[in-house]
Amino acid sequence: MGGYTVSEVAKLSGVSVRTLHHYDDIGLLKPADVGANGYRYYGKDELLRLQQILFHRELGFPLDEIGRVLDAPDFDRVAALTAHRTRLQAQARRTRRLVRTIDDTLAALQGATTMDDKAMYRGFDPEKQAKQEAWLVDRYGPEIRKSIDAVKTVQKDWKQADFDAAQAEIAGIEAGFVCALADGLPADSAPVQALTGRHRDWIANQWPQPVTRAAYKNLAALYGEHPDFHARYEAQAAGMTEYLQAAMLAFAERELT
Amino acid sequence: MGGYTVSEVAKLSGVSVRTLHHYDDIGLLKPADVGANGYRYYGKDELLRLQQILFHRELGFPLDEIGRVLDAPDFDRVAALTAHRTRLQAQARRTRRLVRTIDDTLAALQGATTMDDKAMYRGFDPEKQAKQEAWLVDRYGPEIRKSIDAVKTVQKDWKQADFDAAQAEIAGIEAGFVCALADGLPADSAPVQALTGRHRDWIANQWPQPVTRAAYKNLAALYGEHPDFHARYEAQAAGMTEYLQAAMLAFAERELT
DNA sequence: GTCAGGCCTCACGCCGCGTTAGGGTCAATC
DNA sequence: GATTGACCCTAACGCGGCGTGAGGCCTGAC
Repeated sequence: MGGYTVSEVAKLSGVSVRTLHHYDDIGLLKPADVGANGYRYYGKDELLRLQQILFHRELGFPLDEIGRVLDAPDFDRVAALTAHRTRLQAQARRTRRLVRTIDDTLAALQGATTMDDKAMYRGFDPEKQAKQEAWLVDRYGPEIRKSIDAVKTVQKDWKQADFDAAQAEIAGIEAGFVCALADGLPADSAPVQALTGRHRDWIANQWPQPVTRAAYKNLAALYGEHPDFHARYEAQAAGMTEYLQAAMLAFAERELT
Repeated sequence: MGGYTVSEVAKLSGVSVRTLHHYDDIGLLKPADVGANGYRYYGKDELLRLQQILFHRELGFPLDEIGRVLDAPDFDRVAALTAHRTRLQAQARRTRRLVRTIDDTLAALQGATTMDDKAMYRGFDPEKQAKQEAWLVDRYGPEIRKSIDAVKTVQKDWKQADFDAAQAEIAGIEAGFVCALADGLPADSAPVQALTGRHRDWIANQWPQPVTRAAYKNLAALYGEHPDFHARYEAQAAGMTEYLQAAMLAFAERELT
């Protein structure tokens, strides 16, 4: 009863023979059978397990954690994935910061501009911002302060380049909603929900805390209640606020937890 | 003439004493002075150099490269930073893809959809794909085969989640172009160029090779010449192909090298 | 003189394998 | 049955960037 040899598995899966040896050594993937000559033979089950391993490895899990995750029930798997998602996002934010820093360094090296602190808040009139903050505290109570402070810290870290990129991104997303609204697409239709997914991602990138279902729904409510947000969306298209809210609520129900 | 001791430098800079030892060992940061007792003493110059080292380390440069960069003239430094920026951006793209994959996996785990091998190629009718491939080889010569094979390998690696996410992403981007075209925005205007940037990123995610200016321009040409692409874009809006091409060409000239 | 708290130099350990080095096994061909 | 060449094995070092000891010298305060 043959089974696959190391090099066959290697070819099928794309990993090296050495990697298979290694996984055997550390007990992550044992062959189904070992011949009297010491040859390793793998079966279908092992191929499936290897697929799982590679998937998690792709996601950046350390090998020992992969072992634990694969040998644990589904429940733990969800938790592990969620935790890992958080790590990845933190890393993504960090990477963006680094790119920005490089841009600034390059600018400075090339003798161009010294940074202009005021321009950094371009698009956010400071007076308005203060008012908005007061309004939020008034509306949601003092515990929202933490979040606001967190956002401010994040914003201080920001440099122009990032700011521009984020602005462009959200502008594109909002343009998509305007277009969808004009085309009469229902807010819970697939394309609009895909767009809403991008919106959620954008929010997740700005916001230092996980975007839960409740948080996203709250945000939708905020868009309707806060005059500045409302004005912003209505300026883009009549009924835009309501449309966006509907899309967000549908998305929250279907995709978030 | 005192100078700072290891622990003083450590406290000032935030690195460990061991790290200073290490940097001394590998010749990255030598003390200004070594006492008869073997004690290391650092001066202001060394503190400045350490700052530079830490800056580059933050950016993810390997230590040996940092050494070379610091001992090089400014223009080399610019080159190194630029190259590193590209690396970081690639990493950021990868991380984003991973986060999306996790999201989709979580959705699947929570009982929604089982992934369906056949559906994986949804949107790419296999017969059409074969035809398209033949056409490409005919048009660009056999050396394009490598790229096609690379893409196929990548596609085989793909899971459903990835595929869906990418489809949603490109659909959103194309919708943006349709909308911009309808609004009469010039193809080289800022918002359209930002959208084009997203398009380039999407291409970069699909394509296993770097998206150079020449490659992107070729792709623009391809969109016009290949009947399937042409049909695809014209189906979304009249004049869409030409519009997209104009945006891509402008982007290539301004942003790519 | 003695104690605490610097400082020093080895040197192993971590992670995920790549990469020799040195040697057995299998199938086909001479 | 002997050779060949493709495949298999184990064992062990190497990388990068230090953390974390172990074991011992220096210095200043009591």
